[in-house]
Amino acid sequence: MSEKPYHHGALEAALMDAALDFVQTSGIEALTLRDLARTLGVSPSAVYRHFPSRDHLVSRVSQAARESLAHALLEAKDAVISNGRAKRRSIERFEAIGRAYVVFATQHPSLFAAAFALCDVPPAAEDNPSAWSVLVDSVEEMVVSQAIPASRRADAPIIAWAGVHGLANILTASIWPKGYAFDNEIDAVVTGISRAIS
Amino acid sequence: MSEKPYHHGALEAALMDAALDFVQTSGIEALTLRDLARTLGVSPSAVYRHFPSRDHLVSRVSQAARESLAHALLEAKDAVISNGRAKRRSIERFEAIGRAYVVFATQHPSLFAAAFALCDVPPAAEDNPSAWSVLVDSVEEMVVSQAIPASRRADAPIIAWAGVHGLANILTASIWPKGYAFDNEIDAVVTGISRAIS
DNA sequence: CCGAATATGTGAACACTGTCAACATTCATG
DNA sequence: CATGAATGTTGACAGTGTTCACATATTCGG
Repeated sequence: MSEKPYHHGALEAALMDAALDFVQTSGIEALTLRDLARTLGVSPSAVYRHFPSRDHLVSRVSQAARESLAHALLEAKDAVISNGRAKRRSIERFEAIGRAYVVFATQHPSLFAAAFALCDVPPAAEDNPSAWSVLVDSVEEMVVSQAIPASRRADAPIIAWAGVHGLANILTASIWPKGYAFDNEIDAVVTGISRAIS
Repeated sequence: MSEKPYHHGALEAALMDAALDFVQTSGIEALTLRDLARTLGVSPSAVYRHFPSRDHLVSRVSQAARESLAHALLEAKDAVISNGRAKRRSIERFEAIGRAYVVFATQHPSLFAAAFALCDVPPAAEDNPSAWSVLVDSVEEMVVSQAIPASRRADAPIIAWAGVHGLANILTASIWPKGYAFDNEIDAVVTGISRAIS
């Protein structure tokens, strides 16, 4: 039993772990079934007992990345300590979410890219929780506390998402225009979003 | 001379054209050197007389896509007819650029994705013109016409780019959250950006 | 407790890819 | 016209996703 059992025992979980590790360092398009099998000491075809195809595995990794992002947003929101009243507090929590979105992307660029990499396989189940729902809840909190008018309830989430998602993509895709060094992009965009939805 | 000359004559241009065609219908990650060579009736290795590697070809396609986007923005800006004075006119031109950015992405999703696909080969020369410079110029026009305060000159372009780039990505990456059908996203985001930089 | 059904892993193949080296042909220029 | 440079071909190599037949372990009904 010590050397090499014929059956791995928990290949599916091990595959997911190894895949996530690999994606974080090398990016999702460099992910290879054979590499994965090699690092786990398993034959390439063994993967097919747990995932119908590479795309399905990638899809699962992508979903895990999205959930990881959503958790980071929740943590950032809950970490806000505010002495102000509900109105001010709801804004601070909202802005913390926006900052966390971009920070997550810059700290885990490959994971962020994987989260929104389009693959042919639709996600099995809706993410729980999703970054979108975190955002929507936060906007609702601002509406309730009268930090923003109720008339903005509908388009505030998409405005906010577009802003942070765009900045995150720009910062991680290395498409920053040269000659425009600028170290406060996150503050600029997050406060800009706050103005846009006020 | 009618059947098949040994030399193609203009292989490089033909490769670029065919590659752009292919990318627009099938996406850049599906682009294959051998497919390309096959459709042009040429051997796979012939490609290497004009591009050092697949990545270099992809990089050129990406650059062409960015320039195509920039031209679309310029056209949209110049198509604005406004009876108002400079102040109002500059805002309308700015918003036309923003709308055109998202419209380009939704009308040519594969091309838009290719434009910002990160590849290991750095672009040979800076794009001319670039979407970024179009945006910066438009912001400057608004500052001059006093449509927005000069204090926003620095961060207005990044706020605007983040907004439209984010919405474009969201709309083309098929990651729209279900249950949130919403047909005025473009207006919502573009006018939101205008509020953010005012 | 045993045998069969099922789950899981292996090995060898297939078609496909990017890339390269050696060779063939045409073009251009002295 | 000859010779070198430019351009295209052939055949190979390693690597990939995927499949099929087979091997082994686990589980479960009798």
